[in-house]
Amino acid sequence: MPYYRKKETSQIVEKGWAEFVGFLRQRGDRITHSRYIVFRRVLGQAEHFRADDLAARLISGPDRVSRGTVYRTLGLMVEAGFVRKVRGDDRHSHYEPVYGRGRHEHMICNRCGGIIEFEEPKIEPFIAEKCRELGFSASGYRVTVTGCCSNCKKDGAGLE
Amino acid sequence: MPYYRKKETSQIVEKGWAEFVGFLRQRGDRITHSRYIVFRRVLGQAEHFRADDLAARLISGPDRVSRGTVYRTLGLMVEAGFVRKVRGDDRHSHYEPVYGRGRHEHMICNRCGGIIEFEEPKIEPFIAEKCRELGFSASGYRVTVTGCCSNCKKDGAGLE
DNA sequence: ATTACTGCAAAGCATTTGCAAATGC
DNA sequence: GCATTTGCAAATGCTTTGCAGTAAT
Repeated sequence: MPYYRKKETSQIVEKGWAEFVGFLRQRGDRITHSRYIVFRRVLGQAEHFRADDLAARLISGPDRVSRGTVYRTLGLMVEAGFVRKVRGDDRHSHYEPVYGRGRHEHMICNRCGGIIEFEEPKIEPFIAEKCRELGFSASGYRVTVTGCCSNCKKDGAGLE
Repeated sequence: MPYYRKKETSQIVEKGWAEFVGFLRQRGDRITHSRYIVFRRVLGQAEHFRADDLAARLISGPDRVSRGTVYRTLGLMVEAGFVRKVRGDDRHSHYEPVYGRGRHEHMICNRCGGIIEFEEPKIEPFIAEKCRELGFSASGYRVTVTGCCSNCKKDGAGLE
């Protein structure tokens, strides 16, 4: 990854961290080194990640953070709106950073497990309208398409 | 529930069962009493249910089926397209019957946990188009809106 | 000084699995 | 009869939790 790219990412992370600090202060929670480590690492994720993977990596990193703390911090970050849970179809918790990233939806390949992101802004108005109609205050929404990606269609034979 | 209603439901279940039998035969799998019990019970569910709840109920029913079998049969039913997994945000598996029911989406209230179903057929074409564009063969899709339902807005004070 | 947080390791718990007995074909 | 299923119970493995020590305020 070119240096300038890294710099950009890093700036976003710092900005986010400042907001997270605000969130924690407001709740009377403490600003700790461990939380900083987890926060950086999470926002640095380019894509979806598994909580247990993240924990495993952080446990053996130079700035080690324990499993429990990783999970606890992840919970805080969800509450603060920096990440969201995604696709709980299997036994693991999946998350993805949402801070500083555009809205997008997901296609999940049942064959290879890959996740493709796509944008479809035209959907949003329909959802907003339905919410109005039903008196529902939406905090967010998620569109997930399941099936088989183009790569897997190439090699594998069967359907689905 | 009035009798005629029950009769209708029951007819749908029987029709579905006939299809499921076809599905199993085709795979060389067997038609068993346990599978019938689980199948009936699942299609009879009016709404979403938790796999572990269902298992617990079936274990202590008059036609008892073991936990393992419930999970295994549920898996078959997903493969056959009679049910789908829904909202895996917590630690439990949630399912809902889809056979004989119209396509619909979900709103999930973060306050009371309630699930509201709604229909929005206008979304489908956009998804189909995206799939074409990306060479993705969709087997299905899911739209989930999260937030706070009108009921909860009434009593509770806070946001979200 | 207080009080919250962390690391650790043990506990939880829904789901999966191995195996002997039962059952469908 | 033979192969698949079932029930059982134990194993799995991600996540949560209790506790004593540590760090933030």
